[in-house]
Amino acid sequence: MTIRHLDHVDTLHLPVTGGPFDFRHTVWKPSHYDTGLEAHTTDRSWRTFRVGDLVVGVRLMYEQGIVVADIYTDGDYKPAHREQLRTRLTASYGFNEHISAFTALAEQVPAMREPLAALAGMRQSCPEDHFEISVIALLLQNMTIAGTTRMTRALLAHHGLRVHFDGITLRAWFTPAEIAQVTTETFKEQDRLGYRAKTLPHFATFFRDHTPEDLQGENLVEKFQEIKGVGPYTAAVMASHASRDPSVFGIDVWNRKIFARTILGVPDADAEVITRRMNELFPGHAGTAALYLVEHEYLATPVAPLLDPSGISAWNQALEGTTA
DNA sequence: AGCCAGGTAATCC
DNA sequence: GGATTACATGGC
Repeated sequence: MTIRHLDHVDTLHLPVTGGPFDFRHTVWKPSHYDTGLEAHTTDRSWRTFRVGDLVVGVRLMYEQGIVVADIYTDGDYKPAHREQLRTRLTASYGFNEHISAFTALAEQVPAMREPLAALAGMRQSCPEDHFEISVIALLLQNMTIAGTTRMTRALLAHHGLRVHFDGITLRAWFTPAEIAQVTTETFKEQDRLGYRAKTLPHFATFFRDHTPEDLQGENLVEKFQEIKGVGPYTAAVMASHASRDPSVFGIDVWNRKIFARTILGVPDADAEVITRRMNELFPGHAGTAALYLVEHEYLATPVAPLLDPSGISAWNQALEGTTA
């Protein structure tokens, strides 16, 4: 597959409001697996976006209360795109979200002392749109991180894009319309998605036929669960990440044990017990609390560590190499 | 060789 | 209803 070269077309200055801000842990999450869609060093971050008909590369840096976003594309960049990107980036990383209500609750909870000390000012991050985060959640179902990473790589290699900008090579998502005609057989035999191959075509048609404007409705999560293969976990990931509901978090066998240990002081517990306790301790902000607990757990040994600047050429070669 | 993983739905009593 | 089991796949 060819690599598209994106040119610098704009620079956005995005003010950060809502209290303390931790740039590094907002744009890079220690618990997130490597998708090839983004790369991070200690002080900068590269990420791809699909915005309407455009393929966009973004480099983020932070100085004195302002996130500086350099925009790269090979398409016809219009003023409307600038506003779309300003809105998308601000929302994706919560640059304008107030976190003091959560912090006030967390300061009362001993288990949150260390997470707060290490991560205060971190915001939820979800550069993925509703469709993209749903695909991630689908690939996480009943699967190891190694398996999820493999399936993500296969899907993006076979159906996504590769771009190069500002010295970095990254993958970019496919759109719902672009994979709506891909068959279950292809997802199964070529991309090795297992039983998830049956669900992905439904995601593609759902989001192809429901524009982002339609999805403002508050019953999106409920409606999405009507798709066979979407249960409480996948819907909650979409709600807590793409819809940025701070009260919601998806429970799985992995984070369940983290919450049981840190909040309840036991090795494991029922999801209902954990949810009840989290809502007691952090009413309205259990999702944010869950984010801090999980990211703190992975801070010392990140799933996908920060890149040393000298490692970028090796990163680029890995993506530009022998992939199909 | 199994076992099981950052779930879900179908099937059973 | 709540408990049990099949579902696909491949890493360990």
